[in-house]
Amino acid sequence: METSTTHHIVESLTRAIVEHRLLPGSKLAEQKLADHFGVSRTLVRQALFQLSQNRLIRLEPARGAFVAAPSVEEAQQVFAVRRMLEAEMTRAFVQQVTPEQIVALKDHIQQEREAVTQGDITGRTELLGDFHVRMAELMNNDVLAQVLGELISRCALITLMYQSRNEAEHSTDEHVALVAALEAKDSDLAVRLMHEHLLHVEASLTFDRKVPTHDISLALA
Amino acid sequence: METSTTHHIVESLTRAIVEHRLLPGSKLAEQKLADHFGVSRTLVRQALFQLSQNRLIRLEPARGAFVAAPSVEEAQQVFAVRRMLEAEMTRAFVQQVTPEQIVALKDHIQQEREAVTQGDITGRTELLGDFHVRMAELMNNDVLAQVLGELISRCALITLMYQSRNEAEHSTDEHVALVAALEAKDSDLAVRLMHEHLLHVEASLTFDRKVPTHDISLALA
DNA sequence: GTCGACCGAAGTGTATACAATTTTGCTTTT
DNA sequence: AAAAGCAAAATTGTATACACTTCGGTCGAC
Repeated sequence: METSTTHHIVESLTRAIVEHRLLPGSKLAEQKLADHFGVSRTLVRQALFQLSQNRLIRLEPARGAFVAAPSVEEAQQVFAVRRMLEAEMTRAFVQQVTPEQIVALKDHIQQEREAVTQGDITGRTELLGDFHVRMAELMNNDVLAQVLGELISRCALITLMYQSRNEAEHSTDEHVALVAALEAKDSDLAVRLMHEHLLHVEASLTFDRKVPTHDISLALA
Repeated sequence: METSTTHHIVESLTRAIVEHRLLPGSKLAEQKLADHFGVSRTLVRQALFQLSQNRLIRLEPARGAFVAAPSVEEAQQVFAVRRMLEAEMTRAFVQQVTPEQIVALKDHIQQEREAVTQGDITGRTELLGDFHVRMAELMNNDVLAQVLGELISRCALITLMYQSRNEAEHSTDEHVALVAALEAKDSDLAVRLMHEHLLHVEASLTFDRKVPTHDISLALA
C-alpha cells in the first residue's frame, strides 16, 4: 500500500494550498483533480483523505473536499499546545546538548536567513517551522518530531497567511538567541526564550486581517 | 466523504486489536475483511488507511496490512512526549481550575474504580487513558485533547499488553492524589505528581516480557 | 542434495462502472 | 415576481474488473 503516486498528489496539493494558489474554502472536485494528474479518482480520493488527516482540507459527506480555513481560535489552541510542549522540550534539550547539535541548529538558521533575504516566502515559512522540528530530531525522539511537525503544519495556512517579512526576521533573531542559551546550557533562559518566541509568533498572526473565503455565512458573520 | 460504514469497520478492528483478539504482526487481508463485513475492498482499504494513521497497523507496499507491534523504545518516546506535554498542561490547569472541573475528574475516577473492581480490563485501560484526555477537554482546548488522545491511543497496544491489575489500581490512586493537588491549586505539587505518575506508568511496561509476534526476524533478534 | 529459476495462486494497486446523493436551472404555482 | 417543486446534470459513494507484484512450491541444472 501507500504508493508514491498518491504521495505526489498530496505533495502537489499541499504546496498549492500552503502557497495560496488554492484559497481556503475552494472546492476540490475529484474528477477535475483526477484529470489534472492523469489518474483515476481512486488515487485522488486517497490523497484527499490523507490531506484531511493533516487538516489541510475538510471533507463533507456527499459534498466533497474543501480547502480548510482554520480559525484564529484553533491556531491559538495549537500555539498553547506548542508552548507547553516546546518549553519542556527545550529544558530536556539543554540537559543533553552536544556541540554537534549546536552546529546543526546554527546551520539551519543560516538557511533561514538566506530564505528571508531572497524573499522566498514559502521556503521561509517552512524553514522557520522546521527549526523546531529539527530540535526534536536532534533529541533522537521521532515521536516528538512527528507530533511537533503535525502541530506546525496544522496551521501552516494561518502562519503563512499572517506572517510578514519583518516578523520572519524577528523569528530568526529569536532562534539565534535561543541557540545561544542552549549552547550556554542556560536551561531557564532557553525555556523562557522559547516560550516568549512562541508568544511572539502567535501574536503576529492574531491581528485578524481579512481572509478571503468562499463560505458565505462566515463572510457575512 | 467519510461514511459511517468505514467508521464502523475502523471501530471494530480497533477493538479487536486493542483487545488482543488480533495479535501484533497478524496479517489483515483485504478480501477476508471485506467478506467478513459484507462490503467491498474499497471500504476496507479506507479503514486500513485510517488505522495506519493511528499507528494501530502498518501498511507495507504491495504486501498488505499488519497489526502493529510498537517497540518498547517507541513507547518510551511517547511517554517522554507525554511527560513534557502533560506537566505543562497540569500547570495551566491549576491556573484556571473550577469546582465543576474537579467534580468531573472525581466522577471519572469513580468510573475507573468500578472498571478495576469489575475486572473490566479493556474498559479499565481506556478509562485510565481517558482521564488525561478529560483534563485536556476540561481546559477547552480541543487541539490539546486530540494530540493527547493520539499519543495515548498510539501505545494502547503496549499499555494493555503490560499493565497488570495492581498497576491499574496504582494509577487510579495517583489520579486521586493529582486531583487533590489540583483542587488545592498547588501547582508545583500537581506538576510533580503528574510527572511521577507518567514515570510510574512507563516503568510498569518496560519490563520486556515476551511479545507474541509473527515477525520472524524480530522473534530471533 | 542444494541452489536457483520458473510457474501458478493469492493479494495488492489502479481504473472503471454503477448507484445514490446533491446541485442546478427551469417550470409551475400563487 | 417570488417561491416551491421537479427533473436533469454533476458529483460523490461503493462495487467490481483488471493489471501487476509478491509468495510458495516444483522442477531442473549443477
